[in-house]
Amino acid sequence: MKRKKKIPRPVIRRLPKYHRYLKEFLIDDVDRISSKKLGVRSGFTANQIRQDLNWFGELGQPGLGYNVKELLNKISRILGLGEKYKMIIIGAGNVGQAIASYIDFQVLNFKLVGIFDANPKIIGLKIQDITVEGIDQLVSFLKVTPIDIGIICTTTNNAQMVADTLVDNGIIGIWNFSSVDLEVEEETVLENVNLNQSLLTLRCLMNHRTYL
Amino acid sequence: MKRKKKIPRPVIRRLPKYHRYLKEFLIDDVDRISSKKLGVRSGFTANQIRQDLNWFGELGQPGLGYNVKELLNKISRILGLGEKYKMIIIGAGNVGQAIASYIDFQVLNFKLVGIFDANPKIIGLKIQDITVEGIDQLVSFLKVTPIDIGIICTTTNNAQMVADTLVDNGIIGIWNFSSVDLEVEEETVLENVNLNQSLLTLRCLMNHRTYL
DNA sequence: TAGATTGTTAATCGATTAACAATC
DNA sequence: TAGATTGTTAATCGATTAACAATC
Repeated sequence: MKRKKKIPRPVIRRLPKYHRYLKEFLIDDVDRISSKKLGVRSGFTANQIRQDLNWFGELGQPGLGYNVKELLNKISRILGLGEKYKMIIIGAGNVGQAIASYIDFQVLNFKLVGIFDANPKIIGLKIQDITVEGIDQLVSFLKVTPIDIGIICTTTNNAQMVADTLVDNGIIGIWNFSSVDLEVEEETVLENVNLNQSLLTLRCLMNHRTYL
Repeated sequence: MKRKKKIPRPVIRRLPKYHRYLKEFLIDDVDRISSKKLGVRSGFTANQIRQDLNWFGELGQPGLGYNVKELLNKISRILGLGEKYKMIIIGAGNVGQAIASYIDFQVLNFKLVGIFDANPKIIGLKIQDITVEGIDQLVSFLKVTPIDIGIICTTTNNAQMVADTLVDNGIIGIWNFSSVDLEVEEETVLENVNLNQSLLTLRCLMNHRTYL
């Protein structure tokens, strides 16, 4: 078991996929799986899968492969699927509402416990059984209710301010849908979903398709 | 001017940010900018910026830096901002509707020209001045109207089928919001936005925060 | 001219791929 | 035992960072 260095982000990003495909094998009543077979299913190479899994210990048996159930459990634990994570959404515009409705919070063991917005027209609306509260209620809410993840769906202008408020009030995970490069302290975990950037990247790749 | 190798994706992904910050400098009436100053603003290193820009030719002048206007124009051209890209959305559920409402198509020179869904309850709805059509109209629509980008917001089950239809009918860019790893031919440009994976990555990073 | 800053080559870092002894 | 497959070390590949001669 090595833990000298940080686990690389690319490894972390592949874990959800391993999880998904292992679940499929489990449903198909497969007991043991080789890195090779998991590779065929998931599109990664056997080498890479073994290399990735070794970050988390010796999970397989030479000659036999991996026990599907055990490996799935292990990865679930690494992903933290056992613990319920509490979230709030800040900004209940199109994106905020879509996130609220889209994510299958139950299945992934998340719980959405609050939605906040500055727009008086939106405050009071009910989204997924949750009443949208005014942004001015945010701090007092956080003082009472410990929250794990803040989902920032505000306008560009307000994103950094909201992020600061969240961090100051004990939130350690931020899922950022605004187009701003948020500045947060080292301790905070930040995951960005930048739709504008993604769309422009697609466009650029298309534009250069011929010689790229 | 070198063009031996493909331009790396990481470079492409940084271009929208350069574009954004250059626009800021232009608004502030800055004429010339050094890679150093752009670095301070954008959070990249001066070295990286120069390295990136050199993929597209010699754009600056030693000793003087880059002309803001010229560089902005060049990057706009690289991103393909001059051409109008036509898009359709397939799947008008929460995500599809959010995308339709969220993206500032006008500013980015995109045009949303069609929305398709299989659900009879949604067909006929008006979103952003566009009437949602039945998915069965998709092929005949594509035969008449050339489309650049297809935005897949369907359920997991239908995503691959839709992708095939799009590619078969001449679409070269796919913006995929489904959680499926789509298989498309080499020629097609695919950009994935996998919200489930992003959320699980965030969770995993939080879970491992202490020793990660 | 002296200082600033580029374009580009070289060095470093990190991630992926290949290879193989150890093990079932 | 022979074949399969792991864990892990070594080799390769690619991207970032550093360095510097050339240029304004």
